[in-house]
Amino acid sequence: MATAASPAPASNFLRNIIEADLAQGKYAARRWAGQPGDAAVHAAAPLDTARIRTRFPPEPNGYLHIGHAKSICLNAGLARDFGGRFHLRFDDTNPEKEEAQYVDSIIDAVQWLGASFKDDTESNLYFASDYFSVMYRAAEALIEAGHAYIEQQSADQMRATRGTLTEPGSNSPWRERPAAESLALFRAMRAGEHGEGTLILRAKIDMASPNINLRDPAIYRIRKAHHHRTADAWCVYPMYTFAHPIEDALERITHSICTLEFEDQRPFYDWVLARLADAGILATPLPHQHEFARLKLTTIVTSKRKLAQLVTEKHVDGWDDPRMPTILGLRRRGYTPEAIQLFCERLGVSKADSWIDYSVLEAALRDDLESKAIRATAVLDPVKLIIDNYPADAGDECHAPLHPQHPEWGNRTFAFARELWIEREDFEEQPQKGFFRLFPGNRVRLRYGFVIECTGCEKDETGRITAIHATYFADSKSGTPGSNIYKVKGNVHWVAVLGAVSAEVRLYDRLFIEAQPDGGGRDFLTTLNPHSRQVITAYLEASLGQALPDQRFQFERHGYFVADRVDSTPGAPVFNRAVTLKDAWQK
RNA sequence: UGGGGAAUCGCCAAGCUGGUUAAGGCACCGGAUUUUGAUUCCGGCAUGCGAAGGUUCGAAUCCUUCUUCCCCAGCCA
Repeated sequence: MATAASPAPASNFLRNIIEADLAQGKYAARRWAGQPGDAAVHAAAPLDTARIRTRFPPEPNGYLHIGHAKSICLNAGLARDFGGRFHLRFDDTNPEKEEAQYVDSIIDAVQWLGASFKDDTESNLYFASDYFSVMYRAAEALIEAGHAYIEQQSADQMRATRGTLTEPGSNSPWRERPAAESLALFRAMRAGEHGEGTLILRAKIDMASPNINLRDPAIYRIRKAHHHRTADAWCVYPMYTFAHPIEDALERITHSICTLEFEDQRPFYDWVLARLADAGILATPLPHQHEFARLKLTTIVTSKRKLAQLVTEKHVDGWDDPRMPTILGLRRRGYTPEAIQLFCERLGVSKADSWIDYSVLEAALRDDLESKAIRATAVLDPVKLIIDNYPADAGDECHAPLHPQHPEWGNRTFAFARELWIEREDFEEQPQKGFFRLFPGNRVRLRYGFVIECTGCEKDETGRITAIHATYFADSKSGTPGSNIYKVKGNVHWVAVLGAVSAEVRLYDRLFIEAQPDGGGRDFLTTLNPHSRQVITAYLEASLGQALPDQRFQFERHGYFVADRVDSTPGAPVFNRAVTLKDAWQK
């Protein structure tokens, strides 16, 4: 991920915890069998060469978005910086919501982001569903030890007896059922002898706990659904709260990092772990859960429901629409993994709720692409410029660097001619204050070409400018001796009419106009930006016609553009504007 | 009105076992360089750390009270 040249990461509470844990040797005796497993599997294994283990545990029920990227970069970055390993684990414990199609997409996104879950010796890609047998055995152990029982009240009855935030709940009439009876019922559940919702396994903790999550939470339910990986092998599935600590322990995760809303769940996480370690099922030392504040970015929505609504109601073209905050969308928009990593590093991590302005993401992209993207010329909103004193049958070859800071990258070549396309906004017949581009009587340099002086313009009957006239100075050609005696403030890009490549360019902007599209209880669709996508045909310098899909450029004076990875065809690229250049000249 | 968390510059965020002028980044404002009004480079940017008291030679850091915001009552994750 990060290069050797990157600065030392800022201190944060998670790094402090890890440093303290490492200093105390908290995980020093941790053994690792080279694969996930229970206590017996790891017992005889060698000490883990990974100093820590972290994980990113998505449920395969949708596409990843920028919020997930924060968690991925955090977990992978911590593992990388502390000599640890990073696991990608699918938390597929609910067959009704998960689909195989999302698995590949998520793996692809994580890899693209540069979070490596494999190295020379290990490939840490796991599925919670592979642990179902251990989880089932763990549940039986809990029942045998008197820590769990089979409930046969309905979900509604359970809700009614759970109490409220301020009142304690009351014990279930089945709470003192003998362990042997619960065990028999649990096995019958597993054998498919009971219907969904009729029976459920509950942990026996404390119905009066001020922490509602400890009021005998459900841990195993009946679901007669087809699972995308285990098919119909199971009809009982563990709940997240029970499954997650086990998954972490089997994989020998040291620091299980999740978002703030799971804070109240931590006592149960530890409760499960402690009892299963006592039962000899899970190896020690046990993992620990730590929580951080999730990313909240302005002008986007990240809820699965809302994202899906944008797609199904066709407000965008799909999950990979360049305006979507999905990894797929950002990637197609032209974002680089490094830009997203940089963004995440700049964010830092803490437990304080906060909103990040979308411009911070955009700035990270600019900062990454500035040194990487080769330069090119594109006239987005063309108007013809005629050099009246330049012969119609003449031509000059002009040269420009591929990158101003990297002369070793070489040059590009393009032709100068009498008729050129320039940007409509680079001419003002009546210049406003401070404008130093083209206006009658003013001189500017045609970038990497000649200095010209504007002589006037032509207009149609509606007053719209149809052509601009100028004269050029033959001794001002860029790169020739003496050409620098012309001192001009304005510098305008251009493309010769003859030989210009025309191509579709999509100018993207924010999808929503409000910082918090779904804030204040309003319908987020009412804040959709009607101008979030503008499709134009632009004139490009000839070499751009050969742009490859996913290739990124800086269109000088405009911004960063990428050849669309979906719609570009050989010899006919389509460009997406990833982000504009910073513009200190605001009208 | 139960429990769990969080409050430091416009936005993030260090510092929080009390002790030089409260890190850093982003943004912003100056100035220099510049054939991108870009980049780069210099410089500026919290007598102040949610509020009020208190302890102390000394407090963002300790104590007390208060305020505001977030999360929890799925057989979701």
